[in-house]
Amino acid sequence: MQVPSKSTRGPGIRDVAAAAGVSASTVSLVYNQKGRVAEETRELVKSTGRSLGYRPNLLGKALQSGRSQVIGIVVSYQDSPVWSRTYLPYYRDIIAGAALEAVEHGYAIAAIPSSAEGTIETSVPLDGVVVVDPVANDPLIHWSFDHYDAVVTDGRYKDDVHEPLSVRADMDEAIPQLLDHLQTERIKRHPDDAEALQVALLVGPRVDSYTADTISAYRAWCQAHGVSPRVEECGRDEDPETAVVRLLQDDRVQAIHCLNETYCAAVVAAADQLGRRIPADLQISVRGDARAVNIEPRAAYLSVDSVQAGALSARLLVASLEGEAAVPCIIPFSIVPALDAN
Amino acid sequence: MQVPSKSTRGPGIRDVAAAAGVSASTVSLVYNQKGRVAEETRELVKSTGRSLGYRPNLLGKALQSGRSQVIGIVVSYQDSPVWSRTYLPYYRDIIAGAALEAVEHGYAIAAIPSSAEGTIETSVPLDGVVVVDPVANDPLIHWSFDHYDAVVTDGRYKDDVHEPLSVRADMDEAIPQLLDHLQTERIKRHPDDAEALQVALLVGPRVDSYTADTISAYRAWCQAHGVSPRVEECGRDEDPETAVVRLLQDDRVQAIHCLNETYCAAVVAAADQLGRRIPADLQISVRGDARAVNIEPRAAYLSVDSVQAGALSARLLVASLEGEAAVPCIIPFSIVPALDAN
DNA sequence: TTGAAAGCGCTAACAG
DNA sequence: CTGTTAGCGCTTTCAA
Repeated sequence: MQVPSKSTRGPGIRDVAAAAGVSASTVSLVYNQKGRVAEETRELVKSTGRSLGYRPNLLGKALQSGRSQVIGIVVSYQDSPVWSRTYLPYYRDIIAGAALEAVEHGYAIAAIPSSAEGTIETSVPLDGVVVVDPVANDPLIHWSFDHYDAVVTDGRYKDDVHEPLSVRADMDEAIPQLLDHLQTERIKRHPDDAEALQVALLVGPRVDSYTADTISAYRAWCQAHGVSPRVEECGRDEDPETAVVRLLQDDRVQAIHCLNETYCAAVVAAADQLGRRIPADLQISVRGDARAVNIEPRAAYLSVDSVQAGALSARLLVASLEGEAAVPCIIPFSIVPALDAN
Repeated sequence: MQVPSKSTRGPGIRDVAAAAGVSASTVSLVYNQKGRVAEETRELVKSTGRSLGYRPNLLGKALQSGRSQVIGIVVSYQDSPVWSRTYLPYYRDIIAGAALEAVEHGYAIAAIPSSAEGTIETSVPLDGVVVVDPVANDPLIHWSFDHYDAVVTDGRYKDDVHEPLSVRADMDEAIPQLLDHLQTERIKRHPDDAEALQVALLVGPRVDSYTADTISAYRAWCQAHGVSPRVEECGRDEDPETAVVRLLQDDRVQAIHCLNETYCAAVVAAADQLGRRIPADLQISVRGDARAVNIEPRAAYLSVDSVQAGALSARLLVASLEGEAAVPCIIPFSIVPALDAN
């Protein structure tokens, strides 16, 4: 019949009702401030509740309302060294930011590794999800819209059917600013050389919205400055350094922007090995968190606050779950110059 | 009667049962691999389930089992500048580590700010809690044991009634190692000076187990080396620098160990102002994460991995919820020497 | 203003 | 092997 699960302890709503000589529904009304209960009864119920040590069981409430008060933060998961060096710290920030924001609104978060098939497997009931860094036409997004009341993306997303609310760093703004900065630095160093900066991009195999936005902003900048773009892709199982070497064979390349810190480390290593001085011979920039883990001082940083991105994503998701108005957010970035060792 | 909550969509277990011409319990058995169902029926149920797009509602399951699959990470919360500079990053690591570990076991986490009254307010149903850095005889611990099936602490805890499983850094091991290191460094710098190192401790007003353990290990070391201990406490609303100045008035003090990075920054600032050179005149050490945010290169670090502490705490809590055997954990530390600018 | 009854979606005990 | 029955603890019409 009844399973006296260990956690099913303490009195229930009917115990309080019985003790106070009222009905369960009255008790419910009292504990939910849903008005119309005589002051007298309210007091009676509350005091018996207190003396019995009654606390509403949130699971019952959850079943009734259909809401678990838990949101999922869906991140792509791969068990590779590049992944754990590059993305894990980034996801950590997002998750922690989301958790701290969620609690302000009465929500919990579940970190969810997305499965390769574009579905979400979880044993935790979820009210909605934040999909981090979706790819173009992501099956995960379709699946999420099919299964949850609310979907938000961290990173721009749009396809023929869905356009979820999203939080994003504005690469159309950031990339030109960064590249202009690199160019200015170069001119300081080579005042005679008036040519536009030959900058290449080092990207990974996964074309999420962040990568796509970066590439398009980069191409636009190149076009505007009359230089030919060079986007080097590091294959999924390729050692980043071999991709870098490929790039450095072209000795016109004066600067490289890396999409993540692992690539930046590879560029530094390869450059050191080939005797190219940084930043004198070769400028490097990277997107990352300039305030964090083992930063590379010789690289310029396009620094974004991932904790804040997580917090804003959670905020947006909660707002749509609660039926509040919400608008897409842009998260701020800053450009941190390289430290010249000279 | 029925509230067609937005999230109550999709077919339920009885819809599948009806469509397949079986009973609800059979469907339940099929979806929970609880054996004893004819292969034939199983197939039938699964296929009708699939065609109806049935997915088990985890909230129902949760109510039935009395488990929400959510664990709380309880951190003390204060809205002060010291707090957000010192503890917030630390809590972030713990929370993220816990979230990533929890998901491996089918749990979500809720970050919970502990209320001043030693209770836990939350609108999320919790199966158990991790209490981070409890103080001696913490009312929060009593409350937690009263209200949850499982309690784990991050930081040693024991009182007359409760001794929860806990994760802790072993200060009895770490502190002597650190102080020996500082002493060795000093001797390198002052070979003539054979006296034992006069080291002071700079602690905060909140005596959590980490603070208590540090102090007692420190006193033990002092006793063993025949120096008199000096523990300086920075008051709750006091500017850390004034506490430091108090300490530095005693010019026998040759080294200071700080319990957190905010205090370390204060020591550095005060020392610079008083013209005491670091580490030549004054050695500084601090507990923190040597791989992270704006580290102070002139200080030696007692570096602990908070992400791992969070993960282990979650692991322990899950184990006790699942009735698995679990033993207290010690998290590793490392000592990172100061960089001497000379 | 309050109570009775129905039911959220699922699982478990017990028959058959 | 499968169906019946009885809840898990709560909220919410609807009637009194």
